[in-house]
Amino acid sequence: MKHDAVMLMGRIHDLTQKWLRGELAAAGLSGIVPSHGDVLALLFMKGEATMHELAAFAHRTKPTTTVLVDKLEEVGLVRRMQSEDDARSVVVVLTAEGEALRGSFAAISKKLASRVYSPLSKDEGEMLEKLLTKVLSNLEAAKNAESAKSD
Amino acid sequence: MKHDAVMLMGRIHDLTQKWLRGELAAAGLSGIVPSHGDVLALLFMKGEATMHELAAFAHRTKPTTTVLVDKLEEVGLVRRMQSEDDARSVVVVLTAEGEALRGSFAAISKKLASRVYSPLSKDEGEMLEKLLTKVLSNLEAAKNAESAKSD
DNA sequence: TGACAAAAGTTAGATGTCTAACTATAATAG
DNA sequence: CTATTATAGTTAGACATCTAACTTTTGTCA
Repeated sequence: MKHDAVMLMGRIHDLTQKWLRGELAAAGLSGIVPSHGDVLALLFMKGEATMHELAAFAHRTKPTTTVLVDKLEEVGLVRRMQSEDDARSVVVVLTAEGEALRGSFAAISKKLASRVYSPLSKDEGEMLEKLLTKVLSNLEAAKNAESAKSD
Repeated sequence: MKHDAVMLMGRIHDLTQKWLRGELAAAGLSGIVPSHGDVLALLFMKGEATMHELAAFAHRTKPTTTVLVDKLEEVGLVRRMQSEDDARSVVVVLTAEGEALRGSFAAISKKLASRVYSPLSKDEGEMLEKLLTKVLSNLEAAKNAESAKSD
């Protein structure tokens, strides 16, 4: 056992992020980065979402999400609207241009999965997901335990 | 198969990096981040290293490595020296203060591994490393193939 | 040997992300 | 109802990282 799983995951993370940037640029979406993809992903699923929901889904902070949506709005892929229920809330929706990219994003996402899973058999792929899920759950549990301690 | 391994690795990466920052701060090393730890790790192993070697080991670019070493020098953990063999090269060495931290870094590193591996059996830990190694090798091979294509 | 390419390192500028502090609105408790 | 607290979002400032361009030294090859 080399205890190098963290390092390996870090490297894989770096390479996949870098590759994704290249794919997005190749799709004509220069200035759009993987985090923007996460924001769009939720909009493709739900149609609309508040800043709060987008931040939670993309695992980014609220200020970061503000910047992400600023950019997407600037390039015309989404639009901010006032919520009717809650005057504090902003509702983000896809524009027609944003909706038009659904297919491209699905294709890139599929290509990424195939890139990562291709050296693995079906069983190995499932095993990897299972092990990573175990590790992540444990880390999140540990984190929650520690933040609860400070009460 | 959920094809979510990339997302899982990204989350695990985020959490471990954040935890590491906390540990470093708790060890009195505020301003020192995981990348500085990578730089120091090579120095703990080799005693001295050039900027080039440090960059390669830490998987960071040369400009980033310049900044990392600037910081470590500023807080007194390393020292830059001119190489005797090559006037272009800078040799980085640990100071006594840097050397004194060897134990703390080893402890943090061990604690990290235990945190990540604790929910896994010995077999599962080995399996995880094997699968991640396979995925990483494949990604690196693909990357090399693509960059070779542009000749 | 002399010119040109490669390599080591730094500087400058851009970018993505974070924390802290702020504004505005909603919810709650006396 | 009013005062306090909580929540949604933005702004400001810091920081780690990157790419591009530059300087200096070394290697190559005609």
